[in-house]
Amino acid sequence: MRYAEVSVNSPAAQRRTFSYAVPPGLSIDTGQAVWVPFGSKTLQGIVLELTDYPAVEETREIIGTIDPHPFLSPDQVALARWLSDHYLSPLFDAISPMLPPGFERRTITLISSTDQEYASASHTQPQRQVLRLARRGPVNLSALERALGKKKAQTTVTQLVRSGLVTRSYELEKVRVRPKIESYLSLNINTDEARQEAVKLRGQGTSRQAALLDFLAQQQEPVSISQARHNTGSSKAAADALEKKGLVKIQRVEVRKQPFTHQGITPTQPLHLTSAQESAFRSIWSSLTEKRSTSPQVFLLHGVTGSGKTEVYLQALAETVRLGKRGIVLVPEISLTPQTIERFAARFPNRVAVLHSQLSLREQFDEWQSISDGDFDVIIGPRSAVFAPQPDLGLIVMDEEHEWTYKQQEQSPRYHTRDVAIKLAEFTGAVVILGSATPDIETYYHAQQGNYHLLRLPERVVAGGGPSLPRTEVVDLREELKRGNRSIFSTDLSGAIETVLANGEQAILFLNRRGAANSVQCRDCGYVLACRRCEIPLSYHLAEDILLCHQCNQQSPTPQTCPRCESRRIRYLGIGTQKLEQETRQAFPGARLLRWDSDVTRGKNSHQVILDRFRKHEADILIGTQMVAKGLDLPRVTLVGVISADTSLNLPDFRAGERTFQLLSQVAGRAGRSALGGRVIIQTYTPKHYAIQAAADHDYDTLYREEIAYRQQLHNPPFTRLASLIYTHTNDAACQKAAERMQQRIIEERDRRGIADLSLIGPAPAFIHRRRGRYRWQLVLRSSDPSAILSQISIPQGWTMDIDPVGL
DNA sequence: AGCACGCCGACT
DNA sequence: GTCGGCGTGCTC
Repeated sequence: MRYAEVSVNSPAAQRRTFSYAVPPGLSIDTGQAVWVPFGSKTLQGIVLELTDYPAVEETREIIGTIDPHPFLSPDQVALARWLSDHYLSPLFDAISPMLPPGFERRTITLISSTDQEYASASHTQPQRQVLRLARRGPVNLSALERALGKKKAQTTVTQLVRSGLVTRSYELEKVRVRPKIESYLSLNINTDEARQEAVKLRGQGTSRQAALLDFLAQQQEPVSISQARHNTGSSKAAADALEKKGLVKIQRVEVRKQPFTHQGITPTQPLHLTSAQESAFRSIWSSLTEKRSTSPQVFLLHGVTGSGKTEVYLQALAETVRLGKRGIVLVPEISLTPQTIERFAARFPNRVAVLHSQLSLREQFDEWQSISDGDFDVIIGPRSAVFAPQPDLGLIVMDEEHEWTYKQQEQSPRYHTRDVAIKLAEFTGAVVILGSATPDIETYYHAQQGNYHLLRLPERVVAGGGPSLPRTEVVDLREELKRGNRSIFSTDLSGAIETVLANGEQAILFLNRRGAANSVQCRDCGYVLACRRCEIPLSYHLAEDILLCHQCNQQSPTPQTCPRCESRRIRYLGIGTQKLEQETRQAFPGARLLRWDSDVTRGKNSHQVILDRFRKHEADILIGTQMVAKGLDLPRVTLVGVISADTSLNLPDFRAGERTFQLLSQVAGRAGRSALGGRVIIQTYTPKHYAIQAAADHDYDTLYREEIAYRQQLHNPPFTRLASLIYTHTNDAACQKAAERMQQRIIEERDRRGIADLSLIGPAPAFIHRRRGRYRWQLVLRSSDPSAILSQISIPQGWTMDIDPVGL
């Protein structure tokens, strides 16, 4: 007898597998999806291992397979196990991003009334309501939950089940997407015979069939039923009738929607490499051709903006393909990197798949199938693309590796794409290239330690031999104030804008905050308007004239009077991009402005639309949040103004300095991408801060030295590892209690196991103390291996764990 | 998530 | 003494 260790799609399964017997005659592979009995339900499961001995004595049998082919490769099975162990996520959550889109189906609970006619006065109001609904036919439990409230519905149903008046039954949610099959028609006889048959059929009065036969006689290739219907008005019935008579053949073919079109993209040839590019490429090349080694081969490609990192990726990928392998290219955000994607598509015509969440489920499903069939040499996508079923993986490229979007935070598994990519490379023998102009401090540390190979591209590759890096000036806003300039533009910045406008060039103004004002205060009593559910100050949004909570997105009207003292004197503090736009319009009345932030990019192609308009010079000044910092090539931009560099610097996070440096460097990189040259002006109240100085000097090494010294001194990563534990509850006191209990539990475990290098910070109210009406308390654990100790502790409901968090 | 088991209070 | 409320543990 064979047994299977199965990861079951149930919240109860957590991080365990369950042993099932493989019924005789059923052939099963690891990675395959199966139906299994679990409690009183039938659930989806993924086979992770086949064994001769089950982990428990009593086993039940696998019901059957869901799909004939395994969904996960053995390497992906290993990766899923690692994800679950490392990030302490339920095993099925770790598998889920690797499955075909739309595969997962939740169970629906149906409540049916038993035959007994009975609704006595002894029943409570909700009981009678449930009985009344159930008598008309089975009711979905979630519908009852909507009607009665979740708790109430559940207890009522349990009571009624116990007294035998209703029963529960389970069904799976209906299949959301399945392969699309199209029937193709072709003649089973030659064209002359077909014409004769058509005449005969017309004589018999079956004109539809005749028309179809005539149409097919004119075709060189099989035509789809829908096309035939469109051209002849004939139906599927006519086709079926002709098939029965043996006159036509019907082939059933799976059709796939290919959302990414290579149309309009001109194929390109490899560019000539500079000597720095050449030597980077050679190092990667030797790893690609090398026999698989035991440790993963990771390269950090550190190259300033415009130094030609992409060309190195492209040639490394071409080499990978030449060696019979395939690649995955990870980018921080698809919608912000259309130019990068085009470059890949142009180098690998019709061999590139682009994945992103804006594809429909059908498109995502079809892409997954095609990738799995090995239809593409290169997959480009955001963090989840690391889980694409790309066969024969030889190279993983991770562009802008320092970007925080690579860390999944909202839902489990809370993984970091970089760590997943490296782990996957370890299992598959693939090579990893991490690329950045401003590498993550931790990545750079690993490169310094020799864990990764460091490759440098120190020079900008500029067509036409322009200047190497833009001139950067730091303006001290305190000095401006002393001189009586209270406007948001320093003298230098407004002078520079005037020059740009006079020369017919373009400028970018960067401000890391949207809206108009970031708080609204009463001048008389000092009251600050705050979100009732999150307790943070509300931001004022000018265009809609509303107050918006930037945390929960809740809108409220702008009050005419103070809600506390009814004073009419209300003032708006701080500035956001909307206010900046207004101020710019007043200061430079002749300039054409364009704003780019998440408030104006709600639609599907809105990013592209704004960018295209700016590139066509329909505007002189682009105003925006960090979006303007992304990898855009805008040759006419000769000035970048940073309105305030302090916004990100003052965040309570040990990575604030690093983050500020990255942002400033990226924004600065938008200036002077052509022979016109460029200038960057950074306004700040803290001009001496090392992060701002280093950014102004384009000096990564100094930033790294400062940062790594602080990290070592304060025992922060990469010298330790962190885990954030957040407890959420509607009651603040209950929340604090739970956090204190957990603290005790962890200390107990630490002392029991004699672990020395573990420290706890908190419990303390989380940085976002209240969100959507729920309080949050946080505990931060610092140790060399936080998952090891936390995996030994049972974590009660209500806790969210984040291993290696990127923001605290 | 849902079901069994087991322990306490309101009632026969 | 019994019924039924809900807190705790298990699902291969």
